[in-house]
Amino acid sequence: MKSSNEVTIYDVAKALNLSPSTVSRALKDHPHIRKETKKKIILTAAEMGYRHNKFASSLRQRHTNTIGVVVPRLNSHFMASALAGIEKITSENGYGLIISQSQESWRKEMSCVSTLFNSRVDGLIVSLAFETKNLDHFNILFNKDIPVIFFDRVADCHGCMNVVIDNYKAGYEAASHLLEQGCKRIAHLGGNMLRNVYSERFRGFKQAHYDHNVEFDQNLLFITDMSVNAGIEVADKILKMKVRPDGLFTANDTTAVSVIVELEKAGIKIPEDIAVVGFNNEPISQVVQPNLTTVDYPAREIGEIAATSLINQLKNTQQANLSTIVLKHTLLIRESSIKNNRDNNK
Amino acid sequence: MKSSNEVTIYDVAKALNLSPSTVSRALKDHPHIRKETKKKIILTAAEMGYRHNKFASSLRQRHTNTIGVVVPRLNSHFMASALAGIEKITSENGYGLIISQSQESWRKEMSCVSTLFNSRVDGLIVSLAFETKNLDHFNILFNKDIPVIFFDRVADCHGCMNVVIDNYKAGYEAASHLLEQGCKRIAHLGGNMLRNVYSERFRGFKQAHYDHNVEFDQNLLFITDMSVNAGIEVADKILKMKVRPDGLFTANDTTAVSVIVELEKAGIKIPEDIAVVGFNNEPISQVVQPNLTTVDYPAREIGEIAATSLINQLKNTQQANLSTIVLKHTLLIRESSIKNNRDNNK
DNA sequence: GTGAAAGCGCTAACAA
DNA sequence: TTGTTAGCGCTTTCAC
Repeated sequence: MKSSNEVTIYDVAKALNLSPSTVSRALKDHPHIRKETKKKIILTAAEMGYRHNKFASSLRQRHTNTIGVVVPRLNSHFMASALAGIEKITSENGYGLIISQSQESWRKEMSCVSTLFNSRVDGLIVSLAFETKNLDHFNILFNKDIPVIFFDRVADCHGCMNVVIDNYKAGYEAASHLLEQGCKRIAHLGGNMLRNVYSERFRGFKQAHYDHNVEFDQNLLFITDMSVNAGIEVADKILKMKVRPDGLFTANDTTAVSVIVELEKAGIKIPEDIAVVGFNNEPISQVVQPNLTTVDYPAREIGEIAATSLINQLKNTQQANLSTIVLKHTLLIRESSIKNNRDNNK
Repeated sequence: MKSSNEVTIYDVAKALNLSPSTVSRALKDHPHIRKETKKKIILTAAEMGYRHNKFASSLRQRHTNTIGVVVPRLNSHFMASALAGIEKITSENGYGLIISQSQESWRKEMSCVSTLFNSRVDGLIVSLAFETKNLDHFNILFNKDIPVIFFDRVADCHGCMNVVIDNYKAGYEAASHLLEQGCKRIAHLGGNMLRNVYSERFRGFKQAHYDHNVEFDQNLLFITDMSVNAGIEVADKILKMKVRPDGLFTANDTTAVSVIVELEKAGIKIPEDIAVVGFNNEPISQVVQPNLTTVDYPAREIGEIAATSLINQLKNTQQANLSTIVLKHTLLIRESSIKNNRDNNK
């Protein structure tokens, strides 16, 4: 068993005294081939150790059966689940996947997109980096009618589809919940407001204040990179305030947890002193003490729907006319935000 | 700006009144091309919007400049970092990356490997799934001399390289630390002993007992799938024991944290009642109360080294003769394992 | 230093 | 239902 000499359809054809085209057709289940012939071909191809050559095929067909994915990072539970969803659907439909990370950087995102473009992906599934200010780097794809689907961190763009949750509503619910717990000064820890997920959550947050007749103090707005460090810094700022907030809504769990840990170190009681709500329902939200109230949403399903939509667009040459799909979320109320539970502490 | 008609080297050649071969050579920096010609070619190629066609090139050259990666999951901090390391090196060297997840399943791992094989990857970087019992599914690669590098979860195999830490020593140190804290009955929560990482850690663990003249009670050995649920189940078992352990070594942080949370719910004090050591230094280890003693190791570097070695093997046709690279680890001692700190609680 | 030409393996008109 | 044929775009001998 040594290297190099690959078996081609020509070899199979010769062995069976057929033409290469017949073999090709049989191998891809073309209708106009007699059943027996097909069976025979498939069998001997396998026996001879034939393997399909994607390059020849892609070169000829001018498409690659490969889908590109660009995400900010893949080390969150949310991303891992979404990716699992994408992977499931694409592999079921015979597509390969190339995954790349923008590391939250605009520059890196550009380079990912261009690499994937050069890899001739048939379509792209994207969740935008923190920093990304415009969609110009996707023009190379748009110009060639290569479909792009955004999920979670999306952007308006002519004719490409978005898969999201209702971040406005989620933000509204989170803030309302805190307000209903009696909070009067709720801090908001959000990310770059360029990103829909952060701006929408904040918009909902403010609307809830308005509807509850509570004024939002702009000094309680913290815009950060949503890292663990950012959480620590914000906690320190809060500690230094003369009048501290009595509530905090943080647009992701990781940062929320980081704030909580830091505040607790300084002797602040959660939720008594400050009630906290996070976002994403990361596993860590159930480890931190007290357990974190958070917004749960179907990551895996988001991935599946994004992938399904892309594949539909790829198959039906006509553009799918859907522009946005919105999935459901749930506010999971846990200990970190319940103000009036002085006694039922397990 | 519309679809389809791609610019080829023929177009560039025609525009410049040169031959395609010259263009091809110029574009890949072939030495025997005059500097000016080269410059001119590169310039107009860019102007005309030429992009290299990987398929034609791969078809012709019989290699793809693509490296495949198979990992159990990518939702751990460790994996994300390792992958980041791999990505850095491969992209610096002009290789593309195809990442796939075995989801800890042997069957899925086989299918990943075969898919990557069919994608004609030039080499493979692998961390084995939990379940994998043998390496037969890699034979298709071995037979064609396609290099395979294993990292973290590795296996003996003729001529393929491993990048690991000294799990035996780490297990030894973890157990020694617990024993030196005065633990006499230390439970071991490990994974499938087929995997080096678990068997070696356990071997070190036992040896430490031996060297400290403490007998290890086999009833305190828990072999699980290292999931969050497994942690909960083990905690429940521990709670039901007549004589409980006074120490616990868990071969990863996620499971360790899950055990701790569950034990604490039942009123067990960590570390006073049971001192705990985890493994991996996941971020969660610094969130759980008390902070988790754990083993840290250079995930990113492991990835970088694995990638570098693979690329070296790819470049030098002669086999690199290294067979195993061992990186350093550190036992990070935190509160969860310190028995005698009744007072210095932060 | 540059060009001509063959062919990598596959697919899809078109023909039979 | 099957075969013939002409490329897909690139690289690479071999010539010049």
